[in-house]
Amino acid sequence: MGYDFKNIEKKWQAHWAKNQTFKAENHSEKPKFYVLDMFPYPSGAGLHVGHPLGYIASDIYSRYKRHKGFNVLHPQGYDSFGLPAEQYAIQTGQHPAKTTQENINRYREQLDQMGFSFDWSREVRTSEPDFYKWTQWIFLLLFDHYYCKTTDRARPIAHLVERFEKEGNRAIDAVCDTTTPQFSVGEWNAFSSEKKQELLLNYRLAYLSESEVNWCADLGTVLANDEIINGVSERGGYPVTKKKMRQWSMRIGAYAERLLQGLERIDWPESLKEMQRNWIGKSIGAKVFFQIEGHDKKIEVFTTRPDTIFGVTFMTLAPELELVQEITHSDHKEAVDAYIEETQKRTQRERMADVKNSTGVFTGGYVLHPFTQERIPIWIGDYVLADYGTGAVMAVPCGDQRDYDFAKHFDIPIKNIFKDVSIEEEAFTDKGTAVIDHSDFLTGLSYKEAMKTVIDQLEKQGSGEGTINYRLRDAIFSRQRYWGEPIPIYYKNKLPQPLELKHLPLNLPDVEKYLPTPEGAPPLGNAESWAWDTQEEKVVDNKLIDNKTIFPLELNTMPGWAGSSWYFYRYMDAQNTENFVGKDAVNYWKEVDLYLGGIEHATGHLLYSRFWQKFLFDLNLLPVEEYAKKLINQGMILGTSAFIYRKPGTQTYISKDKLEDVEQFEPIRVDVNLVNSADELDLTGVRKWQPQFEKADFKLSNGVFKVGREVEKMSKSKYNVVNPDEICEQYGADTLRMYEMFLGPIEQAKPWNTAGISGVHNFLKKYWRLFFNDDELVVHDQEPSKQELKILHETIKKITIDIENFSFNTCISALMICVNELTSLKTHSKSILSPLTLLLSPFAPHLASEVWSVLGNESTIDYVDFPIANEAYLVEDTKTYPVSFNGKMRFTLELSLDLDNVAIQEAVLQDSRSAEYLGGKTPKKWIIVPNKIINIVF
RNA sequence: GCUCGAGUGGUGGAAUUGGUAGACACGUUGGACUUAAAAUCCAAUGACCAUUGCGGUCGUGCGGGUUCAAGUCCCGCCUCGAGUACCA
Repeated sequence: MGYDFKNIEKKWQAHWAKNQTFKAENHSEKPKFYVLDMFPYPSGAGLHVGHPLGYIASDIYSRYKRHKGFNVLHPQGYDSFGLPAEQYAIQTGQHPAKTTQENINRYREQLDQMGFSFDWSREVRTSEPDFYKWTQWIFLLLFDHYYCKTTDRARPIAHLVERFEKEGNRAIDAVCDTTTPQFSVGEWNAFSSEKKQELLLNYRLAYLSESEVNWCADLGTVLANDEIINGVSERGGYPVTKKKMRQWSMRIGAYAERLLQGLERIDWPESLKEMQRNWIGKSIGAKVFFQIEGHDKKIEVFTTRPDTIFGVTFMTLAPELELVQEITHSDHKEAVDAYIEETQKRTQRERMADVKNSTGVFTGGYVLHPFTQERIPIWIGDYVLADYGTGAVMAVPCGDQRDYDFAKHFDIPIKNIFKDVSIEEEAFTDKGTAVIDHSDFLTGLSYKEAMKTVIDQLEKQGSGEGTINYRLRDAIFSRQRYWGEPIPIYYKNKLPQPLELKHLPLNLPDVEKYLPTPEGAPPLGNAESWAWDTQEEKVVDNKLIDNKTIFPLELNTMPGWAGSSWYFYRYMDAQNTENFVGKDAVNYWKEVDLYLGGIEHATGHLLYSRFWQKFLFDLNLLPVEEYAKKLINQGMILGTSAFIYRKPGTQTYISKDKLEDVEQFEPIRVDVNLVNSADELDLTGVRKWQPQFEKADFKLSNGVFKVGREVEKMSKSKYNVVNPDEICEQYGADTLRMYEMFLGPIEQAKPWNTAGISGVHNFLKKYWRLFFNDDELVVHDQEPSKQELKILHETIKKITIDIENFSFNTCISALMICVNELTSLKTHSKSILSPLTLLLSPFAPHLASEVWSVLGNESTIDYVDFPIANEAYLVEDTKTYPVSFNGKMRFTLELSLDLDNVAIQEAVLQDSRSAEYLGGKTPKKWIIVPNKIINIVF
């Protein structure tokens, strides 16, 4: 019979479910520990072997922490709003809620069969009204707050209005749109209420504005910067163009500095922090104002090199700037307009593709140099981005390669302001060695000195100031989608009006069609009941809209990252109907102690959630400013795709090992499940799999057909998905869990490959045989030998250290060594096997639970204290000590100890090279003071 | 281009952070048990030379350096991976 994993696993999973073994309490004498997984999007393909990697790791740690006496919160839920369900709905007409529910059921089944210790009583789903009620509420809070730079925190918009009424906006240091006009108290009070509302949008943290957005026509929606990879949409790879639209945005830029500073305080992978730092992109420089000739306006530029200001020979504006129209001379208008039109047509990808070619036109306008009053021509060019800095640059061709290329291309003069440097071939960009020349009061200064001097001078004459700029852009928050959180806003005279908390949730309405309306409005435009009755305070039929008491509701929905930006707090108090999370619960759990998830969320979810955290912290709704103390990125498990090679234009396929020139053949993917571990294709299977192969001619080699292999991301469309189900069926969940951990370090990406799974499975069988010989229990109560105790305690020590370091692969090696040694010693002593079973418990919980109960323990293993290594058992008969000699060198000695007397019997110099250094002499006597040799006598 | 990370047997990967490189596992080879297979167990397994014995030489991407001692530290390259990309 042996190790019957099927029955064991079924039995314990049922036990845990029935007894709610892993239900966490919000009050406990024990110290708390919160282990969080990034919750999955329930896709139609089900879980593949890559998903559980992080879940297994977090589960091991959670179980370990329970054994260590912590009150562990380890919840799970679903990020259940999203694009695939909606696209499926468009194709089939099925309501996304239905397919989402089906997918969740399947996910749950798969998760359950792996024996995770989740507290399912706290499950959350972002698409449930009970949950998105609070997402909508947070949106309303963001709408109702602005960022005060003086106190460096978010404050109520009402407070801002109060100040406007007293002092206008000149002296108020608040984060706002760059286009915000200045107004006095009198002006403010004289504004109409509409005008006031319009102006306040410039300050709100969730705001509506006309802005350039990334429009993806194929998906029919706008995308955030992090949803675009290499100029095409992350999902589907469709082209993206710039388009002006009135959209909701989040003023994340207000938190740029705090998001940057906060990274110093959290234990997250350095590479991830670096990505966030780059994404935030802090640069220190100066604003400089250039007076436009014959105009009362000034052009404001941002530069990181104000020290090169005397090298300016032209100005370049982004073509999208409104100012361009004002400064363009009539005789250049035609060329300018043509150029603007052309750039707008180009997709982001096309623009990126020809970075090398400078394009642009002269506007006919000039600005005046702030120090020399020289006339400087104004150009426009699409190498200048409208949404970075001020959308205008002072071009210094001698000190910036792009300006240099532009100047060369259009034959604009280049002024050299660097001492002893040639700029014949390229610009000189090295700040470190630069000495400024031909620059009036800056001549002879280094970069550092010149920076300070010029900024002082600019500030003195009011034509500029030192400033800091961030690359981080405000995040577009509107999506033209159906399957997302409705934005709780209605429109009165085209101005957004918030609903109130008591009106939430604003439920997602039913629609006939999930596509945009014929007029191009988002899918919610298809809803019949989507108007707000301000008297009745409820959603009513669109037909009733009179714009007096009944108004249209917002048609856009929120992006995928809305719900995931705060879900981890909901787990603390998932049932709370009064609050997004109860005060007691949040004060008890405080923050996530360990967060596990993929690095792909570095500049998306993991940045947005930190932003919301800081905002909610400012409002005293949350106790900490960073929500995840420690974060680990598990590496992706990759698929190994299989290819067969077709002779072009035929139905003839050639076995891989007979191919002479792979280039001559078309590679075609086949399902990896039809290929065995020797890369041989199951021909009968493949003929049945797809009709195109039914009558195909397969040219074998030595009686078999070999496929080619390539490692890539695991995905349904690449036919390389391996489901955990079959592995569980064949080897059991414990084997799967241990094998995934045994593959290598968790942070590392690796291709899936079942070749070594038998090793782990054999280990579990071997473990079983320590307890059973056939079906007879062979465990006895005899005292263990010194040797057995030593093996056990070495293993305890190693496992404890390695679990704490998340080095689970080496834990498993240690367990294997231990079991091998105990097997060869024929150990069946209960006092060895009991603690050993505890060590195994986090990794193979089913098997550990089973043998634990077989040993006659009343309680289950889950909360039993983890064993502690006893140093007394670790004294070795030979021990290696590092020692110092002459206070300078280090070498190692091996000492033989008599265990009973703890006396040194013999010492052997271990390293021959060290012996050589000692003159080839063998020491006669070692003088030893507490484990350290301090003198050697020859 | 810039930023970060990684290169160790046939394979996945260890190496107490400067101290016997290759733990553990897969694979391969040989053996035991068996009518046979499966399962299990034992042995060998970095390369080369020697193998009648001991053993010896070379080995952590490449080239230098520091050190009694380098996979580990320093300098210069090469290759691969990830992120980002006209950021002024």
